[in-house]
Amino acid sequence: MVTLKDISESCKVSVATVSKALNGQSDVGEETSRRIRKVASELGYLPNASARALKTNRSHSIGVLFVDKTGTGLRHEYFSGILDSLKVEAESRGYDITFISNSIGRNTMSYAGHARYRRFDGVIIASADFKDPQVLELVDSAIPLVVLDYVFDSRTAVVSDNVSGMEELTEYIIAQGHRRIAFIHGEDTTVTQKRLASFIKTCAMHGISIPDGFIRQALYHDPKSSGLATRELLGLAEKPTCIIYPDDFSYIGGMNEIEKHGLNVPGDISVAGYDGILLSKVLRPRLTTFEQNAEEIGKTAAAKLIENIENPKTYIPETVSVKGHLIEGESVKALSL
Amino acid sequence: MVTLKDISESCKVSVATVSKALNGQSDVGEETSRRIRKVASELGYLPNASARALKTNRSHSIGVLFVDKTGTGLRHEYFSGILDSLKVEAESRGYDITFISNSIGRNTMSYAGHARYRRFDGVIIASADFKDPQVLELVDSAIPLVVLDYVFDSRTAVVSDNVSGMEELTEYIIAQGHRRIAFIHGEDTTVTQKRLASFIKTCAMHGISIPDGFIRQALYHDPKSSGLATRELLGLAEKPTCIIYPDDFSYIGGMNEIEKHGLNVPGDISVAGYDGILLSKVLRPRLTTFEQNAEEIGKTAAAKLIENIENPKTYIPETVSVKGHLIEGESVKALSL
DNA sequence: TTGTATGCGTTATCAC
DNA sequence: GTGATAACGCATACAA
Repeated sequence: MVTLKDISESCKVSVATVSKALNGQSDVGEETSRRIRKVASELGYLPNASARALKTNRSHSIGVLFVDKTGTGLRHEYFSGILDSLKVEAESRGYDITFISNSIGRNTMSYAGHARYRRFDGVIIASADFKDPQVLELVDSAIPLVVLDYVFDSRTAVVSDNVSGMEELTEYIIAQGHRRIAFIHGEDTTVTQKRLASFIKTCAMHGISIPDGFIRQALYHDPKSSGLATRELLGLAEKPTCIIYPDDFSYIGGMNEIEKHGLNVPGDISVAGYDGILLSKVLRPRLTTFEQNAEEIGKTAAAKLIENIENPKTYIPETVSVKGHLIEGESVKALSL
Repeated sequence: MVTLKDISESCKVSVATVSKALNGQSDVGEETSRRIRKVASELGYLPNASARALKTNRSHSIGVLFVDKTGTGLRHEYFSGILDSLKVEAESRGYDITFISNSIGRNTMSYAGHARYRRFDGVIIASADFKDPQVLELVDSAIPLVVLDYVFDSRTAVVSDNVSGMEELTEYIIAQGHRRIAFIHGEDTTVTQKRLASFIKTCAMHGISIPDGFIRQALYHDPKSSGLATRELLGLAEKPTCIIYPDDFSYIGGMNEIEKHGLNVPGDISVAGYDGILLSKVLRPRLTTFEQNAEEIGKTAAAKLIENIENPKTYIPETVSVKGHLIEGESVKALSL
């Protein structure tokens, strides 16, 4: 491993000069600097990140907390999409991405402990149980931090705009002439609450009141429970003309159930999803859905975090809402009124 | 940030003793050791990973190279599944996972450069272009390394057993009475070559020769191209009775095309996928497919790499083949002979 | 413009 | 059993 010392010997200058030249300091001779850089490159010099971090107290690495509540883990496209863009943005700005865990070596440590141990410059909470004391410890710590899809006081949050997203989707469905709209929602989280409230409110604005029986609970990313809810809805005396699913993937459960009833989408019943994953684009009929802008969310999160890291004094935490967009698809039928 | 020095002052012992006690060295007094550990925990001491890495030349972190050839990135369940299990296994053994990129700060550097800069103890190549000079540079470097689904000489490889996987799937289809089997394959890679050869060989063993027209090229994870190939196959004078797709997701393209022709799966035509992603389990009829054991692959890769890292002298590179299993599903019809 | 000296936090060697 | 001390590679304040 070639070090500054090797270069300094080869160039017959001091280590300090080499360090300065390589870091582009102004107070070093033009000619000297060129010579040093040339030798450094010839020798294949690479700085030692550990030494640099030790000295500067900056690791240039970002910890990502991704705890999987549902067992789906990164297999949910929304999250893998976020991770992907997070990574690209951070790397382009010179930061590496490391996962935060709660074990290091044989003994466990808290998330916050891990973050301190690795000297992460900042942390992104991509997915976690926001009631978990360990997560709260991390949020309460002094480290620069960005949270996704959840808002903590005095902390930067990047959230998918679920309120306007669901509003737009509902507006579209209503505009197609639907009045009897059922809503299957996922587990009770703040995201769910927002979507549900937005749905009901938007309906109300159009003078549509949704009967209790049209609101069903299922689980995110779980076709089975959505299938069950669909069966219940299809068994009602007064069936809905449109069903909104917790997410695109869950709709598959509904799709199967609808077929089993000998019904046809969108001829006999209309459906809509949420997320805009690849699957929704390749199904036929194409699924009407609201695409969350995972790429923008990940990118923004990284950008905000780095802004916070690099301007700790002037940075002001904020909540950034990232808008998605409606994908009309073909699964919501225009009803003649 | 509390350091060894703080503890040593508080305990009125030297830093050396503190270090030893905390690292469980034997040559330190029972009572002293207990006192030190107590104070360390009270003060919330955490070792500084950078300092430790600098001194020991071991970073306890693993670099993962994941370059996305297809644009799908981590959104492919096979890869996100591997990453997930990789992460769990590595973390449980005290190693953190960091992504390898080719930029650090403003200037770019090679993958190998990045790995050296961060002093990764080892590297896992999860997905990459194996002809890329940068990847070859990494493979040729001295760092412990494990490659997934590709074999380099003198390097550990963990591969999904595509030969026996496709064999098993084909055997099953033949056992159901099919003789006219079409095969749509993905881009030309070693994985593709193995699957294709295995398919043709297994058919031949049963005295079945596959006409050229039954072998179609499409792209992995791309329903559109598989849909096109399906259309061609359905347009043949002598249609296949079963179509094998490049992967489960691509089958969606075929599914749409089959429906468009007014055909029914598996009544009119049988189909099979490959991968065993969640989607294949929730479709109705359930997709017949071969499930790759992504979890085992990721886990094995991490385990082998760490074995290599921790026993550099005695470790012998090997190719580990991970078997998956057939999922019968309901999409291949039993033909009466 | 260049060099000297110091210290970041840790581990390891070797005295005591 | 314990404690000085050096060294890992680097950046920087300060001296020359």
